[in-house]
Amino acid sequence: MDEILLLLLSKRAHKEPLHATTRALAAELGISQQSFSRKAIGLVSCGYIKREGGAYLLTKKAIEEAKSLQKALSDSLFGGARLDFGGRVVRGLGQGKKFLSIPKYKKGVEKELGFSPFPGTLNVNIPPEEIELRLRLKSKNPIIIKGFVQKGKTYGPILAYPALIGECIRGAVIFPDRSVHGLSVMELIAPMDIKKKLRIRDGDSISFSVECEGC
Amino acid sequence: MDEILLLLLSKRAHKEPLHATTRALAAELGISQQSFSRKAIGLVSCGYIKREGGAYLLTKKAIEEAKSLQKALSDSLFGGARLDFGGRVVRGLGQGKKFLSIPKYKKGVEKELGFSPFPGTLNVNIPPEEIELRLRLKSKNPIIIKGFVQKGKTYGPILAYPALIGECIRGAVIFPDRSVHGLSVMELIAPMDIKKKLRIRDGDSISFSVECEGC
DNA sequence: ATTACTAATTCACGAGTAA
DNA sequence: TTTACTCGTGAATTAGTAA
Repeated sequence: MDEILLLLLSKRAHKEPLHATTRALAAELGISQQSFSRKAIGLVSCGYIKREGGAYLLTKKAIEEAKSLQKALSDSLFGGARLDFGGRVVRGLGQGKKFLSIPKYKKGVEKELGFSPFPGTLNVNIPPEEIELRLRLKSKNPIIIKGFVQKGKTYGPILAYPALIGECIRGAVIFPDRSVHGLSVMELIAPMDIKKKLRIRDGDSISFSVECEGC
Repeated sequence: MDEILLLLLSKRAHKEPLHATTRALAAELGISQQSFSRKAIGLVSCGYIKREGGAYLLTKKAIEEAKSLQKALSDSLFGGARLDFGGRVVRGLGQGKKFLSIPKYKKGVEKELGFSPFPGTLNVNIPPEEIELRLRLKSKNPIIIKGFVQKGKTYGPILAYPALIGECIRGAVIFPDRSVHGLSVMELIAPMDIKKKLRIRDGDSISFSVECEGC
């Protein structure tokens, strides 16, 4: 990916024609006006940019290339492997227990996640620097446990991501989002009582990770 | 960002030492073994990579640079301007009306979004190709209208994003996520009855956009 | 085999300048 | 003013080869 293309991209030349002189753009890249001119001509002949009356516009080809670079970078940096979270167990409010006791949700978890959930969620308080990670996780395609209406009451859908908890338990991170928790608390479910299995209590440290295949 | 660094990144040299010969890596980049050798030496002296016994490892410096490039690309390609949605108005379930009638939520909207919401949400069915856009929106920093507990009942937090609806109404997209809607339905709120203001009915087309400043 | 040096060559850069 | 050409210089590349 050429320096010039990145500069034009940052100046939104993929959205609207960018009016600028070769001199000014060259200066921004720290190269001579002559070099910029020559390179720009090359980019035009390669079909990366269009020039119309002193205005620059990126072609579809350039934009596609930028997108694939962006995706490649994201995959290398964040995706592919796994997102690792660490935090401390915090006291739940009994909400998790309540919803996992509702047969329809339980069936949904069994169907979508492949295990029968222990009736209770583990709430983990993650440090502020992992909130970015959390948001990134939520931008991935979730497994959706459908919501429903029962006796006039609405039960919202639950977004879930299979997770490895404490390096050994196969469970899931869930985002019921009827939770009162802010962005710093994440909820985990598993086939068994996580606290018992890992022999931990409120306040203890815990780590978990979410696998992101190709997303 | 150097070609070599991108190649090493794609080979996960930021996670674990990569064993490879200069010849092989050079071939992948379409350059000579000699050029690769020379450039690698340069990258080491610049502090971008480490070489230990024939293995390559990216330094923190290189990883940081890759991250900032990734962010810059994402911002240029997806962020910066605005996310444009288009879809058809669908019948609501009266859920929106209900929750916007709850004083605490109403106060929350007034405080966080700066307008007094009309008691009712506009539900818009977006086409499948915009679901990716929706997920991207949700990965941005939202305005959070706090949840609360009242009379033993839990009212979850609401994530909101200020939006321009039908090119003229300043409202917001909300994600109560206690909604029964799937990922294809988005909910809008505004200071007034959107349907009346825009003179639209269920089934009509509508467009709205969300501004994303620096996020 | 491998990496990296030296030498030959190519090619990219920017000064000068025409249009 | 602007853009883009020519051309001399030097940097980057590859071939050959030593270690």
